[in-house]
Amino acid sequence: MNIKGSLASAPDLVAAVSSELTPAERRIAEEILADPTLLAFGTVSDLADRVGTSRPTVVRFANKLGFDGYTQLQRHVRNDLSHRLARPSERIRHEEGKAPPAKVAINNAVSSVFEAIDGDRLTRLAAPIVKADKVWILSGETSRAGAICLYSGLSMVRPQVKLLEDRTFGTDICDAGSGDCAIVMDFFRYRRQVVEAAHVLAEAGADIVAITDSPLSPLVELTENWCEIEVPAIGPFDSSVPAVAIAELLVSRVAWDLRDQAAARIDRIEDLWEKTGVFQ
Amino acid sequence: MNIKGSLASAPDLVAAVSSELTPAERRIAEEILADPTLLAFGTVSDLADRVGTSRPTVVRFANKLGFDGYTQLQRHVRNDLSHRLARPSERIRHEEGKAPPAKVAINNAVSSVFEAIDGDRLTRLAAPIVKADKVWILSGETSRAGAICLYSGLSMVRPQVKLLEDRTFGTDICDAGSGDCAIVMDFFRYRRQVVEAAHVLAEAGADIVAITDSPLSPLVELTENWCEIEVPAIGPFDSSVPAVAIAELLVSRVAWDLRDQAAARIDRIEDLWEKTGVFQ
DNA sequence: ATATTAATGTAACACATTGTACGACTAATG
DNA sequence: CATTAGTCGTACAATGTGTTACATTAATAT
Repeated sequence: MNIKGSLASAPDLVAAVSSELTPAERRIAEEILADPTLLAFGTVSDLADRVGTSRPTVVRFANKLGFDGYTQLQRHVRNDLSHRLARPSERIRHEEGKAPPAKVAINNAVSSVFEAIDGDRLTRLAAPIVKADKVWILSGETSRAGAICLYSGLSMVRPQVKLLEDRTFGTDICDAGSGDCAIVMDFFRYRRQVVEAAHVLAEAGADIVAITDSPLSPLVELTENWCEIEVPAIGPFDSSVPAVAIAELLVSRVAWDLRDQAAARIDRIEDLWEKTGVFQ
Repeated sequence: MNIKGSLASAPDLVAAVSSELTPAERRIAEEILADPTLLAFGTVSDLADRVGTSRPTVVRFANKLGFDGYTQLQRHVRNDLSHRLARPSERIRHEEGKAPPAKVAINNAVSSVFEAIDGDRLTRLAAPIVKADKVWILSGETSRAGAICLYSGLSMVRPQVKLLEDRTFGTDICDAGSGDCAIVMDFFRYRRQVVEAAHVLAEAGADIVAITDSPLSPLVELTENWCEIEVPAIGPFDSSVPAVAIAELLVSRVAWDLRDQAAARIDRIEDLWEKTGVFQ
């Protein structure tokens, strides 16, 4: 098949043959992906030097991409680039003009996450998680993705992390008690059931860490440790992006506070993974 | 006076000396203004031939612009172009040195998602999902959150959506076939096992939609429908934010394509929820 | 009309460019 | 251990590059 016909940009070209590349050629591929102008402007020698290989290897790389020499490859890339540069108006409009509504919404939501953890708030949110005996994670459907990030992240850096699914609240919670910590994600529609479970945990003496989309949430009565983030709609559904973002930031903060234990634990886990061949 | 210091783009450079140009030089100026890529890509001979003059005239033109030869002029123009061609995320990374804090990292990652679906790419990615008989979702651990968003979103807007967990690939896949579609999230560390499953599905005749963090991923040779997103590290772990974001954008696009069926389906589901009291 | 100057083209050259032929090296395979 | 296929680097040839020095033409003033 002729690669040149259907594909244009450098990433597409590289992708088409990515599996049949030799080590040196792979390094070339990585380099031109990192800096697209290398192919357009650079000579064979430039590329070879940058990658730490010889000039013929670069030429062979061009051949493997389906071109009859480096010159042709370069001409192809330049053509593609010219087309993109030829209509600056359209380019600019695409890049900064009318950003799609989803883009604005997500950016705002991410911003709201960082506003929410401004100052020492992230530290305060993380504190009870660090020192808790057990950590319970509660979430409804919308925040499930965030809860899963919390769970998989936290259980890497500390023991005794439990993820509570919607339907098994009752049975799981019964051995919760004082000294524990519950992280509760509480967004619009799923308020009632999650809140009830949170109340049970609070009465059992657990510290509550609440992540909500409104200060009016009944959760904020249960704790000082809460923060508010913005949950936009992407298409017909609410977005999980901000929940995931704050979950990862929380995990990262907890990991930092527990850095010695966490590092040891991660090493142990990865060691077990290797031994049990999870990655093979 | 040194023009190079203050001015960048070719039009600016030409404008600064437009009054002191000889006739032949003026023709050169007009030509490079009409096609800015001539200066960036072309040789002295190219320009001279195009304009219908000799090579030394071109060199003298470069001198008049304040450069010590055509080579320097070209290098200057290429530098300017490189800045414009660099993707915004990489520009930021380039300018701010290294070790971007979480906020920059996440913003870059989100930007990369919207770059990845630029143009009609989101439409093309969604197309096979819309028309597939069954939709399979594959992911490793890092992209689990994104896969879950895909699953919970897609299964709201269309039937026959299956989420494949790491360990049950074999048993689940066996009734996949042509007419199906597999959405595969393929990030760094989890490449091998997911890729193998994707190969199986591809050989069974399923359309593959790949979401990856590198065009060098072995997945991209299975399909034309792929996109590359940036996966930053938040603390010790890789972030799921970009995976979740693109998952939700995909869902939203599919929901739009299936808007009538999707609306009916959502209504039916919510009706069932109410009747079975999921929210009480 | 002619001397003078600016503008452009011609010729030559030193150097960088790409592409290829050949050989050394590595890693499997029998 | 020998062999083979694959990978990569060195050496070299052919072409094209930018630049300079010089010659030629065009324009202008005396």
